[in-house]
Amino acid sequence: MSQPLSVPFLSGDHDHQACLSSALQAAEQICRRRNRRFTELRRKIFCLVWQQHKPVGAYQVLEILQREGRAAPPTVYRTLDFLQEMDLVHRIISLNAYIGCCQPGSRHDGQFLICEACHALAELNTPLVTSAVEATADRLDFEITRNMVEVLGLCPACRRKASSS
Amino acid sequence: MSQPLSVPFLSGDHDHQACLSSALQAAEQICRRRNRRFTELRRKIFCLVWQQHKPVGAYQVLEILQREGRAAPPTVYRTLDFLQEMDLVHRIISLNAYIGCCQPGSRHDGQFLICEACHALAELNTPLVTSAVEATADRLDFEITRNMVEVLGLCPACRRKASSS
DNA sequence: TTTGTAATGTTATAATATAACAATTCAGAA
DNA sequence: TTCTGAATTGTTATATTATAACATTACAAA
Repeated sequence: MSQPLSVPFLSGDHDHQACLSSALQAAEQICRRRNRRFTELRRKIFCLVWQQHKPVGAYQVLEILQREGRAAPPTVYRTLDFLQEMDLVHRIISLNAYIGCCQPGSRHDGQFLICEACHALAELNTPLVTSAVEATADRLDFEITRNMVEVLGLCPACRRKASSS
Repeated sequence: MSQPLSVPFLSGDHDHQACLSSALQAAEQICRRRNRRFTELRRKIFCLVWQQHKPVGAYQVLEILQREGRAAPPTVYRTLDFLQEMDLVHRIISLNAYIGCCQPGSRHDGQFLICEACHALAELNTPLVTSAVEATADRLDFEITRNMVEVLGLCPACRRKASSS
């Protein structure tokens, strides 16, 4: 397990380039293992999403693609669906947006802390939260297929800015 | 506190009429207390949403309104926003839909168990889940403004149906 | 009765997402 | 190598969800 369990809010010294290239390697491996093709289109969109380190909308992706030629919404949505299926990106429902997954290839829902001010996002996989939800569902005899936890608020940096103004 | 802390999946003997009329009374009281008008339009849409006991989309509400005369989307969205502001309905983000709130007038986010088969929904307010999320946010120095927990899966009834077929 | 604010109506359009079918690509079989 | 079927991508059209901008109406308090 070389992947971190969570991606907290990024610090200034984050190395985007290294981050992206290790994510790319992981993605290739996962697709190979599952016998799916990691095509040029998929690679391109994967990179677009991963490079942001922020939630990015389908139409934002589309716009970037269109700078280099024709492209239409279904292409983008299909590819994002594929990347989700491969557990390479997450969809953030409260934002209608996508973000790179910090544990590529492993089936998990994650919990997301989303900063309303700067739009930074932290992906967590906190067992405490997961098990609290599972225990509650169990108690009601409910069978979970997907567990969405999205928390809006202020990240540490924006909190400091807000309190100092 | 005469309101229940949660609305689990409804049993067969649920009395819709009584349920709606007590919700209506609560709604009137809350608006009066906050000096906001509970107009005819707001009352009508509140009733439409409450009567379903299921998540209902804005355009479904619109369609029902249009059976009795003209109506346009902004009217519906504005009214649903108002009802949310008064803590009378919840918005279910994963469904783009609305549902009556089981603790009208009290600020809370709730947790929702949503059946993918029959679209029944249970609203919970489980302290275990809430505090797990809060503890996690605290640990990262994140300030919560809204906490969305939506769980997709199978309700007890649909589980039984699924396993017996 | 006036008057200002809140509420609602109206028109147009933005933003998000998918259906349906055509064309292309590619790995493996022949 | 060529063929073939499945997977992938392209293309067109349209469905679904949501809001901007401004006009009109209703209502409470002066």
